[in-house]
Amino acid sequence: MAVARRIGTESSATRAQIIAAAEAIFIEEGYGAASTRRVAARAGLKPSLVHYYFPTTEDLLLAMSRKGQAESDEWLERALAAPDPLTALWQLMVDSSRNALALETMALANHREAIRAEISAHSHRMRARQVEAIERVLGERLRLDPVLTAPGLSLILAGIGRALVMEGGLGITIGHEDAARWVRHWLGQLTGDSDPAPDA
Amino acid sequence: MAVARRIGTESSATRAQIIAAAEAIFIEEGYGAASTRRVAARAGLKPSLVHYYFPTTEDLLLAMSRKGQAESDEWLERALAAPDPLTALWQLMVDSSRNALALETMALANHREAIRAEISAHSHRMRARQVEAIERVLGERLRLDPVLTAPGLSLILAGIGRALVMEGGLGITIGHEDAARWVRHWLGQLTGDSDPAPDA
Amino acid sequence: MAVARRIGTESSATRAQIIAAAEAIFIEEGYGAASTRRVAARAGLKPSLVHYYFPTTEDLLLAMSRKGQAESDEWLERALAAPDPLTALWQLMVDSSRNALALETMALANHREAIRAEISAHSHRMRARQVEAIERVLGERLRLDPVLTAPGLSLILAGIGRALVMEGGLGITIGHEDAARWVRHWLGQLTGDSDPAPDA
Amino acid sequence: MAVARRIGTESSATRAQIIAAAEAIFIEEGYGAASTRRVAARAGLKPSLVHYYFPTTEDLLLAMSRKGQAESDEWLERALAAPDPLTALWQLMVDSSRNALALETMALANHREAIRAEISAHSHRMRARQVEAIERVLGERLRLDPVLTAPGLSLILAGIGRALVMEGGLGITIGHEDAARWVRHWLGQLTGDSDPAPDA
DNA sequence: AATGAATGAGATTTCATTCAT
DNA sequence: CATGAATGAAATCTCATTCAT
Repeated sequence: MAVARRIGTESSATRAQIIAAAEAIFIEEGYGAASTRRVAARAGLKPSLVHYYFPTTEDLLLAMSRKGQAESDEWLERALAAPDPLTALWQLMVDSSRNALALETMALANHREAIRAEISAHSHRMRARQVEAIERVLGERLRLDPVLTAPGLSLILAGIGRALVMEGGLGITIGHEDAARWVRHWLGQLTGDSDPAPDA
Repeated sequence: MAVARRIGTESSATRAQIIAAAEAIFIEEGYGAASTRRVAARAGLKPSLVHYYFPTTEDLLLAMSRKGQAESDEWLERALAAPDPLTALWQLMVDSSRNALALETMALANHREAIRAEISAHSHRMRARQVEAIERVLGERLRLDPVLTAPGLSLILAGIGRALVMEGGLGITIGHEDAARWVRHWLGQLTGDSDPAPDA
Repeated sequence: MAVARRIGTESSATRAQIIAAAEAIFIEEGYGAASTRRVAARAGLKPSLVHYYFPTTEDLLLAMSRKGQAESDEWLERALAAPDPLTALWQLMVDSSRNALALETMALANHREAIRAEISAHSHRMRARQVEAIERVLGERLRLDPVLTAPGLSLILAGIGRALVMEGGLGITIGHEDAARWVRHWLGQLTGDSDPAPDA
Repeated sequence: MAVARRIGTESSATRAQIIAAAEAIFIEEGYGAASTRRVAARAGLKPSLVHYYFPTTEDLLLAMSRKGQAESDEWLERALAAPDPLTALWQLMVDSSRNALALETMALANHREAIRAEISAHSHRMRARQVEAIERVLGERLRLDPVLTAPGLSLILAGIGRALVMEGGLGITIGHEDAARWVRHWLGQLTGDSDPAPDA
């Protein structure tokens, strides 16, 4: 339904510039500050030009969210293609630089139906992708575990990782190092690694 | 320091009414929607009356956040006083009704310095309180574990719980039941419960 | 017409406190800032109490203006009673501390009819009082001057004095020292002083 | 530095219309009344349009002040180019229509730092310009005077002129005619005019 | 492809004033 | 004497959006 609304070439440099400005404001000042006016000011463009490319605010927000998703996909693929996919996945999940945008987008999703749908669908796909990879790496071992499943593991890692990033942003640190050590140890056990990487 | 700003008795019914309206809007429409106008409309009051009780928007937000914290504290104490504190704690953490407000407040904290400070301090206290209780219940056993600590366990439960609530709100469910089952099983093992409660 | 409006004893300490606060705000922040709320805050009182003593803002403004007039009268009498009344008068006119309030009151008078009437009447009286004193001191000599009169001299001194203070407040200084020297020299000549005080 | 804030062409008719309305309100009701709402109403425009051209109230006030300065400059140049520059200058200084705006702007300057800076700089320039002209006309004679200088004379005329206008606005007239006569006589003497213009 | 102009809505805040106690 | 509660008006500013060029 949003297809017919797009104006301006998909590949336009100006378009990219606007999205980049929106992203920057999003991360630095929160979703509430991502107004077309502010985005225009940040990009050094006139407000009307922003509306020329993105008729409604939602159009801009969606474009931004999609770009973020594409980047997330790339990062995920790169992690899953690493020699030790599980560790790479965990590192991705505690990467605060990526998480700032993701978190803010999630907050936004709570209030924009269109965004919510996009985020939800994308999260589904990402989890499924992770499940595939985890199955590939740990399939045999998980079959032996009485309760742990690949989807469950994916969610657990995501939850703990996000908590570390979120609380870190708020300046909370109690238990952080302990939890991270426990995860690394646990992942070491799961992969049958008899010599887990020492704590960093 | 913000105390002197308060106008209107702490115990005023109107005051409580305003905070309740703000809370409702907060949960239903997000922190961005909690404007004085909207809060007033929701409470059936005039906007100026809201400003009479809460000179600035931040004053209102802070009052709301503090009320939420007081309630959280009560819930936590009740959980920790239960026969099986760990299970009660876990149930508290996946209670979506409480989490909705907490999550939204957390998002708000990212953009309001005053709120951030409050939330951060409160989270510290809550975690410390949980650590105390966990130590009391699992102290001996944790000493035997090579990596798990009480603070780490507290954070892990919080992270997984919050992920379940947050994703649930977005309509994402993959891995949820699996992760919850794993946590219950894990907690059962930690408490040495040979007969864990069946899945709910 | 304003008589019946006064509430609270004329001599009340609280009353004086309110007027003092209003004066301070007037001088520091200008007449636009002299709202009952701000005055109350400055005096450490509740806004309603200010309204209890001064039912309308104008009542407060009038009281303040009258207090300033009474003080001005005292200063003037003291100056006119000095050994060299003309010099004392001139010093009064370039006294910036008194002028700040007077100037701001004048600005206010432009927009409050009641104040305008008061100020106008008071200025009339003050000029008449000065004229009397000047006549007493310079009567004989002025009769010899082809154009200078006591009222004229009073106004000229007031005008130059006020310009020095006003421009001084804006940071303008060109010609200030020269003009002041000229006035002192002129007054010396007028009083027949063959040995005018050296420039200070 | 404030240049980048301007929105709307410098030459826009609407822009000029807004400034004109602000000026009128300024003169008639004082600087305190020059709110965007009132200005808009006076100009027959919507308040938001005023903000479109002048994002902040200060922007509008500055634009108005600058326009007034440009006009003052023109009047001054015209006066200084007259056959009898001193008399023309004096007439300019007692021109109440021009002075009303200038006075009000001065009052405003006391409370707006940006305006104060502008006014101060402009007054400096105007005084310097007058000094130049006075030097040209009276140079030789002033060299003979023991105390009078061109900057001093400029300030003295400004002070007396402004007092006449200001007090006239308040309805005060004592000494006015006398002072004006004295100034004319004095200027006649200074220019060596043996036949000063009769009183108007 | 871009932009200046315009507008209605709404947000935040301050204000003077009234009233009941 | 004093105060808490309430209210309508207004001020400043931001916003998304539309339209004509």
